[in-house]
Amino acid sequence: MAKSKNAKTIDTSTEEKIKKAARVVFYRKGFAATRTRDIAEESGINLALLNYYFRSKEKLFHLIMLETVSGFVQNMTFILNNEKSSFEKKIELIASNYIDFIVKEPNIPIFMLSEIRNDADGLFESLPVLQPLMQSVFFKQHQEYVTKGKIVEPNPFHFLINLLALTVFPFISSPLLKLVGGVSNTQFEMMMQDRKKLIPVWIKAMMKAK
Amino acid sequence: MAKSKNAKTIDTSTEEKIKKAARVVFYRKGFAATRTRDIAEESGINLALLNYYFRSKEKLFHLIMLETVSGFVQNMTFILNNEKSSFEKKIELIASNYIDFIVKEPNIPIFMLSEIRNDADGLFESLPVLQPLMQSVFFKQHQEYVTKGKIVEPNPFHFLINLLALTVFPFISSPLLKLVGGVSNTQFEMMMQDRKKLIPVWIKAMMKAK
DNA sequence: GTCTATAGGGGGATAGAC
DNA sequence: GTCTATCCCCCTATAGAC
Repeated sequence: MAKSKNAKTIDTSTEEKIKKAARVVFYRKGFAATRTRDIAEESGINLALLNYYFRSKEKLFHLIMLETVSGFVQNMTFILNNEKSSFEKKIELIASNYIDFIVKEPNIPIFMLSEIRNDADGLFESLPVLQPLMQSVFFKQHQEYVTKGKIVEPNPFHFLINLLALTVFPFISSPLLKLVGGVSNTQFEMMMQDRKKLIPVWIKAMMKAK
Repeated sequence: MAKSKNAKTIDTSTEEKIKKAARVVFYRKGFAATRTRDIAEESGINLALLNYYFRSKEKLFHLIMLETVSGFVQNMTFILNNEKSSFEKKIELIASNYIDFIVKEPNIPIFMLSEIRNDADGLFESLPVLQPLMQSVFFKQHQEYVTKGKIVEPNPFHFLINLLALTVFPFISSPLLKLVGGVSNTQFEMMMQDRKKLIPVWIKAMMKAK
């Protein structure tokens, strides 16, 4: 871990350039299909420097993955554990924040979900960030709504899956959508903006459906 | 393409054994992370035979992918173009059939969607099977419902995304669900069976939501 | 810290015996 | 058709000069 000196504007150090390039390439191609040469080329640095700073391709990958998952969960737990905001408000914020987040890095979901499936070295099992979800205020509020009869289907996992599915899946399936439906990039982005408002409406309708 | 002789019971030929093993390994690890040695080991055949029958790893992969996509779309187009069945009935059939299909091969969705993202050799662009979707009876019926005011959101892509999201996404996110939520395999399978009935109910509720 | 050159190993593919 | 042995390229990683 090289010390990051005085970060005047943005960190333009070699270390950070490599990480930035690694994110781009790993997100797009996954670990196995990525060559260290790709990362070196993408960042404009020499191949040997990758090993100088990060020891190995695998070490660099683990670092990127850890930071990515952390970023993904970070402001989410903040939303989920807010005692003040209502259940409905949380749904709106989750949809809105996740969509904004993923629009900036559209490849993150498919990247994470495809790397997790063959988690040979048990990287994901040791990730600290994931447990708080189940004891969050959000889930307690969900439970309340179930007992009050405001939500028909009692299984909270169905609810969680549905919320994530409506929010995340469009990005995962966007290549297919563009291929089959001929949807353009700008069309797609506009649709995702629309969904910030649509998803909460849909979810609320689903809650009462039977 | 070796001729498949008289298939008495099930095709137990070497060629078919290799393909079967290739499906297993490709589905689980993706193209780049798969070694031809993995496939040989999985099928119990000699490594050289893979090249004897299929010329190269890439050729074998293309074959598997083509057959996979075809199977995925096959009975679906049949459902979508049935003039007799109602719009609602089609929704039920799609959810039910897709879930049955994916339960048998849970890795197919993440496999397809992660391979399509970096489609370097343009394999997916040349796939014949995908176009009929947009001119199907199903989409015409959707359009009717929009004009009749039975569906609030007019964009058919939102509808398609939502239906696929609720059906397919659970399988893609199942590793995460098992990790974070501690959901067991049997629990998960039961939930997927429940969703055959739940998804049509939810979708109908979403249609009228605003 | 950054470069060039190269070691070292893994993995796809093939030659050739049977 | 099936096997063993082997080729050879590509990719990660490191040695060593600057």
